Amino acid sequence: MNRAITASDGKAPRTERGRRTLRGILDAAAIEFGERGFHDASISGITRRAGVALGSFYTYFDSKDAVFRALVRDMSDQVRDHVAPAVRAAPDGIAAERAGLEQFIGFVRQHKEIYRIIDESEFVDPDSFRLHYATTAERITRRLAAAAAQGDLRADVSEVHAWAVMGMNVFLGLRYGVWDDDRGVEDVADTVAEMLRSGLGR
Amino acid sequence: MNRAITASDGKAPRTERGRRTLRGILDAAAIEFGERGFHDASISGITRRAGVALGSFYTYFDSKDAVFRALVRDMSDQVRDHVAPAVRAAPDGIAAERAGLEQFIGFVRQHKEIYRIIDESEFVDPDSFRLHYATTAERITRRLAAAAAQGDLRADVSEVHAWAVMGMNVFLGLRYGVWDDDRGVEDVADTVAEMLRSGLGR
Amino acid sequence: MNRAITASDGKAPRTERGRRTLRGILDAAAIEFGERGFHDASISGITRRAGVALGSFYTYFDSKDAVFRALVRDMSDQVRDHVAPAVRAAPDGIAAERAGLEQFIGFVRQHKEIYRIIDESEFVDPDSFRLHYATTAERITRRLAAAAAQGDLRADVSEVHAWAVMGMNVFLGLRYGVWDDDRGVEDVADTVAEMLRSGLGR
Amino acid sequence: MNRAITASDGKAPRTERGRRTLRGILDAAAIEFGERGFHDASISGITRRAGVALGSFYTYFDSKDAVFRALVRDMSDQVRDHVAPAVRAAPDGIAAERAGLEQFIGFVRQHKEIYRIIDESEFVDPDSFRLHYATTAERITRRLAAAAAQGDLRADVSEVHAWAVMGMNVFLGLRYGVWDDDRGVEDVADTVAEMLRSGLGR
DNA sequence: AATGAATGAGAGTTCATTCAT
DNA sequence: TATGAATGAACTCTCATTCAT
Repeated sequence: MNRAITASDGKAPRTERGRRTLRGILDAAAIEFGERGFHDASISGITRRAGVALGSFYTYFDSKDAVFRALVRDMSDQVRDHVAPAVRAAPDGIAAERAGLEQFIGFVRQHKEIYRIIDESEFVDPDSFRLHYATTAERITRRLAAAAAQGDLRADVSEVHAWAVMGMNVFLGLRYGVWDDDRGVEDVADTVAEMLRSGLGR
Repeated sequence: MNRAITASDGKAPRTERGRRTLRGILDAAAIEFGERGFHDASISGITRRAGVALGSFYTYFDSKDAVFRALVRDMSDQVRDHVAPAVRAAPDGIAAERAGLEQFIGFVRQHKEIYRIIDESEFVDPDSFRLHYATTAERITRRLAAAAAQGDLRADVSEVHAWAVMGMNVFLGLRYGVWDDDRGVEDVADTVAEMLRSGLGR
Repeated sequence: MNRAITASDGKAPRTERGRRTLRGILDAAAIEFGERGFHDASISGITRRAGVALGSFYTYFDSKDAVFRALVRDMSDQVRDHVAPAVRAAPDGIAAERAGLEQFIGFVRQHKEIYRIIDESEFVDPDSFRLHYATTAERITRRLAAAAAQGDLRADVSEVHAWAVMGMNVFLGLRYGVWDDDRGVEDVADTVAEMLRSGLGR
Repeated sequence: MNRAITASDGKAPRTERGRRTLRGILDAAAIEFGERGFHDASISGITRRAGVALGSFYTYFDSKDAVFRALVRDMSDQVRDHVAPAVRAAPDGIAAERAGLEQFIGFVRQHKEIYRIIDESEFVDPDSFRLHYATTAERITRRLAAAAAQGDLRADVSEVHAWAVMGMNVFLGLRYGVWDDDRGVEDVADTVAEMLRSGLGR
């Protein structure tokens, strides 16, 4: 669950002090990228926040792209880990998706920078972007398939449904997690769960 | 329907020659931004493609941001106009959403640069980004409400449903429109329509 | 004879002003590289000397390496052009080599930066270095062969002799042209001519 | 004849372990400088090759320039020592020069990095460069004078001849030792010896 | 003696924007 | 309106050298 701290090229710090510095740089990077976006962010901004010299950055990362990549990976893992327990604990397939959305919105409210980081990767490092969403979609696909096998959901659930669910979650997270807190998370989650259960038809 | 061609500050070219140059710059910009993304795109790349001198760019636009903004607006309008007729012609609420998705995926297959432009605006000009999605969500909200009033859909449809639908569309467009053409548009649209009609429950 | 002024990629200036600027940058580069050597030379040093803005450099050259390359080529052509007339005018083969050396030392006394530029290319851009010396050696080889055909020189002159002659010239130029002016050029040239004529044997 | 291993400031290591480390660093430096040239070479490259920590370098040398200087000195001594015996054993003056060239080309074929090191010193540490060539020229001058006194060579041999001979050797070494092995060393040496004996005249 | 993290000056390069013609 | 040269701020990355352990 606790991701090993890794820099570029497996440059793993050999001393305790090194480990602390690396962690500090990563945290500072999350803030810098989150606040200013990839292109307006600067390495010197990161090291200033981290309280280390400019050059120290390059002791741990090969380039600006490299930290960003590490960060996308880090955030991607973090959401997954944050959402997983509640999903696993859910009594049935619909409840699992409801829990997934609820946890997700809750997470983005705590980490509003996540969109700035994961979504911007589409433009900075498309591979990371694709990897994140492809992996997430697969996870949802498996989840739906298992629920269908369980008899919780219709038998024909597919990748298309998974992408639909993921798309809903991402946009609802943006609207009700990042943009505005005006609507209760539970409320949103209930609404969606009901829609998933029986559709929009009358 | 056909937007007047406008540059920054509503600088509308007075001569025919000016109009041609402006159109050329805008088209070139769409290609340049689509291929390289906002930050890697360059004004000189745009003018080179347009076949005009670098300085001529500034006769029509105040800045790089300005063209980008104009382009986001342009693409936003284009999708809307491309999707609208089929939606209007649909016999009922579910069919309308089905048509919307179908048309949308069809559109992005023709204009794969749209994500590079509209989605990147989140990082370049957040106002344009918000405007595009807020406007789109409102349109869908109105559509759903009308269908509910018509008796086509459940009575409690809301903004939440609209964002859910929009999110689905955007991600399915990305997956089956931009990334891969491996699945028929009709197939995807049917699957989603069925899900919207009666949910995922058994 | 008069080399066309060329920048990188055939970026030929279109206006008269552009031509002046390019010439100014090249001249400044010769001074900067000559005084400080390739690595200690800086682009900003060049533009400062040329009296133009830093960025203007990149209007004409793609990189620091590129100017250097252009300069090596330029100097190489200059020596050749400076030496040629006297060589051509010489009455016989030995006299031609004598004239070549004399002119060469004279030239390096006027352009002491030439070693700093051509010889440093061995480390900066080996291709330019090789090209310069391979071309020069070929020229000497042809010269010797023609003189042999003429009956001026022994019949078996070869590439080996050409390289030997070139090496002598280069080192004598360094010693009596760049390092010290303590010995008359004619004196040196006479000594070498006599040695070439009849060797060191008694 | 075998130079004591010395670092900067005559810092001679006290322990056996220290001596091994120093030797390792010097050898690694020869390879690093030979392969990448002075400026592209890096201290970390040297220590990596030597298998010691970065900081250890500074236990033995004060700076990058210092190792380089030590190396130039080292190589200069090595050529001298490699060439000397055959020269001394030669029966007469021409034969001595022939032997010198032959040995020199042989040496550079084994140590192609020598040009990268000695010649680059012109740009890195001009004093070392001058010292090397001035010393070598003096040695040749003495050799020629002795041979003249012996009656082997013409009586008027001078410093000019010595520089001419040195220049030939250096360039023939570059051409037939470093660039290409296409011509036999003996062949080249014979050709030059014959030229030295009786010149190029008919 | 040895280690390896930390430092920070310095340089090359990019490119949006301005301006003289 | 069009042209293209000129500008210079800004940024990433390198690496010799220092220092605490």
